[in-house]
Amino acid sequence: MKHLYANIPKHYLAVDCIIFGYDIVEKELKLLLIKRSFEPALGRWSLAGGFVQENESLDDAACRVLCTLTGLSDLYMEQLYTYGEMNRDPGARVISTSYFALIGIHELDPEIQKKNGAHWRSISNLPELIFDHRIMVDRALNELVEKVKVYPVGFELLPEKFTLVQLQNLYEAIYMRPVDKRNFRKKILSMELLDKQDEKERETSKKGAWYYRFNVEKYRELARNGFFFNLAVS
Amino acid sequence: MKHLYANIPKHYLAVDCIIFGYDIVEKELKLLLIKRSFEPALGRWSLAGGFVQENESLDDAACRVLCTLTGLSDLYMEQLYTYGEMNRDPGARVISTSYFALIGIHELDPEIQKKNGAHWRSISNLPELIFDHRIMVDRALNELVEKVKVYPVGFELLPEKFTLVQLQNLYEAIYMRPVDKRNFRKKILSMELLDKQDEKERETSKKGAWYYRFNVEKYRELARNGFFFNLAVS
DNA sequence: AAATAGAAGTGTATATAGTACATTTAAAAT
DNA sequence: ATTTTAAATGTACTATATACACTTCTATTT
Repeated sequence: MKHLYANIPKHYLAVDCIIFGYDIVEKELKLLLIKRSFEPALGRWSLAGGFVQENESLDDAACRVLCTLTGLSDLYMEQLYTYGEMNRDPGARVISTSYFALIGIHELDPEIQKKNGAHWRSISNLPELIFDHRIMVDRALNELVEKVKVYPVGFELLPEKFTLVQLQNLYEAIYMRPVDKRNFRKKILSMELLDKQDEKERETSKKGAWYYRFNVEKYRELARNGFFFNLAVS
Repeated sequence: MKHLYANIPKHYLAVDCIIFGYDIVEKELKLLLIKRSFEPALGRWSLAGGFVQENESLDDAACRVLCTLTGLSDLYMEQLYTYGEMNRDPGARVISTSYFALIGIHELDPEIQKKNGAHWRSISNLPELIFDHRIMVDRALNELVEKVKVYPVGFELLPEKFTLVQLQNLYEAIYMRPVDKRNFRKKILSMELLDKQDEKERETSKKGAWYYRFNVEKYRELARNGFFFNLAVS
């Protein structure tokens, strides 16, 4: 059957990862970008990417790229879109599938980060990116906004324990607008997916704010019975 | 610079089109499928697909496949997802990007259809499909349901002139559940995007039902000012 | 010409969800 | 004891979603 494929052209295939993090102190959404220490485009900023190999699936390739860069596995990751314009990469014809990942900034080892030339850059002040990476980022941002409205993926960006203030700050950073405190709390608490801890966060106030944990098991159980997460608030 | 790419593997890249149509008489959502008259998988059912060529973008490839099959251009089309598992195609390693398209069944020339071995098959009674095509279809169906809720893409499946009953039937076919007649009409009419015609459809009732037209220009204008289409009804 | 039949067309009351908004509470620091 | 700072809290109002049954129109039949 080999002859069937004889005249069919083959292509370079890449994956590019849009890696989101959230800085709980600066209250800013960030992107993990690579300052290229190699040609082509030395010194310029890009997403973390890599070519798809013979023996790996697309998802595998994306995981590999993400893993190599961060040293982390089991991260939240999702395929987004495939960019197939003829001249998107000036070096060669490369088709690239974008993935977006959510990681807690605190989980990232600064050593590995440094070694790979990876830097967290604030969403509100991104450098110019190579090729069509900015377009990829914009699509990923849209997706993130829509996603956190109806799926509890925002928690991937926070530590296990977090306060309601921190959670609200995260949503404000993603939505890029202020959110009403009482409505936000009413809505998230009414879902009964947060377990209040017997412990307070005391860094940012005298009174201290109660820690909560997201109860994944409970969410899964509810979701199985037709429950829909919703934090699309004013 | 050529040496940079010397050790990078290349891959076969395909596109597969999930082509939706709506049968206004049978009130059924349909898929345009190919009964293969060639090897491999002769006699089996598949989506319309094709390999990405050297000189065309992914979108171009999808348009070409769609155009060749239907003889139509300027159809509604959207990239969906890229399937990159190692063994999804038993013949060779092929990575495939799926697109979904919406066309009016009535627009399709039966001659071209016949020539290409294309057949409309009801969504509620699909044959077994090759490879992972069924998975592609299921994802496309989900996407269609979500899409018609908040974008006026359903009209792509209807003729220019349609009745409110026909529009409701379409939504019921897509949502796969009945929809409240008065609430549906209230909602669609309150958006003021349908222009009532001076003409009735008289095939299906003595009284006749008024024809309407979707006003695209008005929609675009409203959307530019922050309006959101919504037909997520009970 | 009156009666019939069959689908199109219509409105209101209720329930639910979304929104706007200001004061009290806790605890550390002085 | 007082001050200061951020956390925590509830209610009234508005808008949207939902449930639901009868009337209208007109071709066809009698």
